[in-house]
Amino acid sequence: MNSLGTILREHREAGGLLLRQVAAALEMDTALLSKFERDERHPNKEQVLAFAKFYNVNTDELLLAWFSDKIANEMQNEDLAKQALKAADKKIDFRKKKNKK
Amino acid sequence: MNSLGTILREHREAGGLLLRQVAAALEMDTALLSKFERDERHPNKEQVLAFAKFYNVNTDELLLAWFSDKIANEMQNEDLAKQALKAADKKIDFRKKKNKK
DNA sequence: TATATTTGGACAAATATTGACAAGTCAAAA
DNA sequence: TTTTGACTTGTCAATATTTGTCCAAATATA
Repeated sequence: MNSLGTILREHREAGGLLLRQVAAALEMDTALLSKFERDERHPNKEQVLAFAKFYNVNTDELLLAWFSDKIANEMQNEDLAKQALKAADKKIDFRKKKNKK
Repeated sequence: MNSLGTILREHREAGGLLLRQVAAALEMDTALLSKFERDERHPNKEQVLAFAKFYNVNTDELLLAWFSDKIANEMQNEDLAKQALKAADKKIDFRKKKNKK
């Protein structure tokens, strides 16, 4: 259950790459990449896809981490968090049914 | 599994109240209240609490709807939605453990 | 020590969201 | 058919939130 940032950092270090190098390859500021890896800034979907491509990892692995980070962050410090997740889950089902019509 | 807007509308209609009347009581624009009830605008937490007080309903009922709406909206049109909810659930647990230390 | 890498902080830029107001629709009453 | 009342829609300025950049400070490495 790692955050996207942690995953990104792992992949970079596994390749023995510097922030500078990855940042250059993806045309982004080194400081920004550093923030992404420490979950201090959150990349958008396109950027996540670019990371997946660059590190040659499964897209869904990164997107899943990205999504769940987003949700978990939103719920932070809220007692009702877990109940709300269940309720959201049901709401998603309901909408899927509606869309099928 | 109703949206917050739907719940608000139900409570208002159950009381036989007009948008105008509720809006006046809560000191908000009638059009805005209308949008809240149709989930076109999303009230903030304070406003949700005010609704709960005004309609004399359980605070958690409204907050839960409010939260889960937020999450479900965020996930809209995303295949990984349900997996992400599970992952977020685990991430929340993990953070709780960390905070206990 | 000197150099390279990474991080922190402040701020501008880009995005997103809200709330207010005017104008609109619709149905029912006059 | 005109008017009235309830609600909705569209627009836009104000606010809020988030990102991305720059540079300095901190940390690591040779």
